[in-house]
Amino acid sequence: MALVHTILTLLCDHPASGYDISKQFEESVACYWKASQQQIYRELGKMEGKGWVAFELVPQAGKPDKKIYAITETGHQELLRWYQEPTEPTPIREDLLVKVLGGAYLPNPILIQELQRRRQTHLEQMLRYQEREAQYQSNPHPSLQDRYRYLTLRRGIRYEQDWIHWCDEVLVLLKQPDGGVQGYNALGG
Amino acid sequence: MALVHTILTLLCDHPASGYDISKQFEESVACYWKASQQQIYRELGKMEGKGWVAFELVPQAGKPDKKIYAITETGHQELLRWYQEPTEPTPIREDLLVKVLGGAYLPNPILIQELQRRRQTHLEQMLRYQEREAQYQSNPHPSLQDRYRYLTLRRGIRYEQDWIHWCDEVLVLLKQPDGGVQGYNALGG
DNA sequence: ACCATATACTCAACTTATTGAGTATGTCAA
DNA sequence: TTGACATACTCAATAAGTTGAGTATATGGT
Repeated sequence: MALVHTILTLLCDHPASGYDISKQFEESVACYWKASQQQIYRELGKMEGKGWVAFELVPQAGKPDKKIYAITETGHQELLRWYQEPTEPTPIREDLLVKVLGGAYLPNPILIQELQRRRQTHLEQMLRYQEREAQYQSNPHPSLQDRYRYLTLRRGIRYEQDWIHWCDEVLVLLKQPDGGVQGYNALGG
Repeated sequence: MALVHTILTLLCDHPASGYDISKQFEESVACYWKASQQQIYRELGKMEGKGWVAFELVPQAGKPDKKIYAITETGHQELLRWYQEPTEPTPIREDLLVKVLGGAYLPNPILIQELQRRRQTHLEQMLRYQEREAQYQSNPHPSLQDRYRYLTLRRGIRYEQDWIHWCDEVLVLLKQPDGGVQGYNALGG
């Protein structure tokens, strides 16, 4: 499971609390790894048990104590081991495609609406990513870490663009009265 | 969870055994929904409990009896209900991107090798999909179901192409001695 | 004063997915 | 004849992910 290894990779850059890591997931990792705060806290606990990370308690005024985690030597070893393992593509599970598969059994306007909504979602996500891209490109001397992070951002941008293009392709066919894909037969009424 | 609804959608076309459904997943659904045989059997059991499918036992010589499942009226209702629910994009979890993120901490040749391997994997998958595309296009009168299935295939083809393009983009940068992304510092040795 | 949002972490129940074994047999090729 | 692969299904353990609540306080806006 790569969640552990994603966390370890982030900790290579600098020590961080579970909360910090969760923030990093939201703002830059989300385009290729999604994890909830709960998951991150749970994994950090397990990783600490294995000696891959160690934490320092930082007392805070008013708030619960911070646990600042750092990667250990054992953690580095585990990470390097994992980096050298071959990686397989992640199996995909995409609800929208199931709806397209069932296109013959659902009202056409609903499918079109769904595709338009999705196109919009991906467009917005792409614009957010492109802002980050512009930010990166405005920095004349990005760090090595930033340069690699940028490559993952490129993946995110392409992914969103690709969805938009596919949605457009399908919408053209669905809206075509002839020759395209038509013929919804209402089920059970 | 869309596994149930994917199975229901497949059963709309014609009744099938768990084994048949599993085959269909492998040969045409895999590009957007991956499920193991065990999962399919388990879900069919639960779906039967809810009255969404019903099976007929077909005795076989030598082999275990086949359970031929068909979608029920209740199943159709459930499917239509689900079709009308809005769909959110699936969160992505992609190991390879985690490795790219950690590019500064892993030996460059390993990362390059992984990317080349992945490019190859996606190329092969794309070629398989394109065969199916050619097959579809050679049929002058595809069924409505086939036409929708083709739209999902288009998603698969685009997805693979997009991966190939990204791999190429990244490989160019990684192989560039200057100006690109270099500078692996060996960890712990 | 009140509400939303942010910080920072914990616990528990639940669903979903993975892995591996087990039961039984038929076909095809080396 | 041995082994690989296909048919056809079941059971069980574990891993991973989701959902929701709970503890505590600070800040900023209406």
